[in-house]
Amino acid sequence: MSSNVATARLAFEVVKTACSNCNLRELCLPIGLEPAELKKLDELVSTRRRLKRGDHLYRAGQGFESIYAVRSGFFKTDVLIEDGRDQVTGFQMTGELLGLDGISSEIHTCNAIALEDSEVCAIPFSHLEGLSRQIHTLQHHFHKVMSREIVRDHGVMMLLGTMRAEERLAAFLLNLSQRFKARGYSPAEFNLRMSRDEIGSYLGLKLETVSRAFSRFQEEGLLAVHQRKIRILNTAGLRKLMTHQRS
Amino acid sequence: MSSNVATARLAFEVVKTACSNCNLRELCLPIGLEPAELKKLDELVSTRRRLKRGDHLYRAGQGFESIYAVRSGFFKTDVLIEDGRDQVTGFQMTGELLGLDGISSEIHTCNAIALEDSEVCAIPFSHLEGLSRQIHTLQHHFHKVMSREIVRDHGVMMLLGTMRAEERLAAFLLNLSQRFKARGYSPAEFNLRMSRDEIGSYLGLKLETVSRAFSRFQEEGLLAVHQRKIRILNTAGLRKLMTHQRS
DNA sequence: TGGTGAGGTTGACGTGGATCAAACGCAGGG
DNA sequence: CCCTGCGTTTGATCCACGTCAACCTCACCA
Repeated sequence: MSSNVATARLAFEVVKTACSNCNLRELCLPIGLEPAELKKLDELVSTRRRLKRGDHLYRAGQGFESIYAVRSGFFKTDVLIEDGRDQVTGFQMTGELLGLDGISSEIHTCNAIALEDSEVCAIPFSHLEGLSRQIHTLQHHFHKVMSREIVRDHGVMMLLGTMRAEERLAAFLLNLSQRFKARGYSPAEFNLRMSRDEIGSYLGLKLETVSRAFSRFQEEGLLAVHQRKIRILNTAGLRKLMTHQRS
Repeated sequence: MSSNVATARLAFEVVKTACSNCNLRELCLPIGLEPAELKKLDELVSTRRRLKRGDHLYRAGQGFESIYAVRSGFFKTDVLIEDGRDQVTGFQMTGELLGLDGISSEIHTCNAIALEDSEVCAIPFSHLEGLSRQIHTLQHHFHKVMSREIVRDHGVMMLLGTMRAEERLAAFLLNLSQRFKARGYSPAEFNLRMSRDEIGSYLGLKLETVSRAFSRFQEEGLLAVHQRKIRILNTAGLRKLMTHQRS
């Protein structure tokens, strides 16, 4: 395994970067910072790494040093337990942070894998803590980001605990749609970066069930599906389906 | 609803408190602080509130101001969505923090309810941020606590996404056992503070399924169950059952 | 002491999604 | 151009858990 890690390291291309001229600064960590503060953040985010599709950004068990902001591309995180079971715990896109799980024990507890060629900014965590002791806004924003992750996880728990298959998939698609929209992409038409199996793992379903749900949505005119290309034809219908109570 | 909130407020008994002589200081926020720092924390944790069984500590939708440390007692948190579905997202015991979900939007996103008569310390969040800009150790520890919550949620997602009923219950009981142990109580014998229904909600199961699993564990000699009184007879057996892979 | 009601147990039955299996479609390589 | 293989679709069958319903237990109270 350690040799794999080494290989992954070599695949990284280290690039000097700066938050102050990054077009993600309204989406990412620097939200709401003053120009002078932004300048300080530039020193913090010292390296950028390129990853190819399939590369690990980090692995469970590896020591934790930095959190990462997705600059471009698409990631998944997954956990696996000794008996062979695994679960995708999230998908991360542009401007979202990776690695927050590692803070608690100084060791990453999940794997982060690029689902397409991607770039991330590495943010050494001790530096981030130092800087957020100086910049109140940054501190507060970082706390909000961590809290939002907790709220998101509660949403997933709700989905896994109470929703049926089609409701889960509808919720998943609407969430993706909204996140693409927030990034200036079409909320109605997008390419899935992940396989049916990965969607299933995230939603607590088998890939066949995911596939059947897609087919059903298409039959009902809610979606147009061509492989991983998705077009949402009836957002309201999806939303209604998602919140349709059973009993 | 707002009148309910008012009622809940009135039910609180405000008590002057201090971290520096609290016997939970090794379990709670003050871990690892120097005496001088602890003194500062005392000013922060200004009020203690008593709640009776069934009282809400806060409700979803209420404005967020403070996080809370459980000083004694037992809580559950749950989220509910418009269509009537709800899910218990966690159970909190002595020394654990409540309210972290509220940071992201300044509004609580779940309900926190006392499952037995309890006491909490209220920690005004803006003060906590201020103090953690001064006390590095506190800052870091708080970050770890938030991160640990994220890791815990990932564990629950794993449980909900990949485990079957008996595996879930085994995992739940072992987790409780370990937390009681960490607090100096017997890891083998304890009283459940929550109903079968609440356990089911947390584990994504119906109460009948929970009840059947308890009966089965008892038949197999893993547990002795008398209502909410649990005695674990075979920890290894439970652990094996939990990690028993299926296919 | 017996009545009442909430929480828990147990049984019979139904069903949503898992499992198993076959076939399809597209991309990459010789 | 066809071969190969992976990801996906679709169908048939199975089973774990949900649902519905009866009954049991204990705490509480008149």
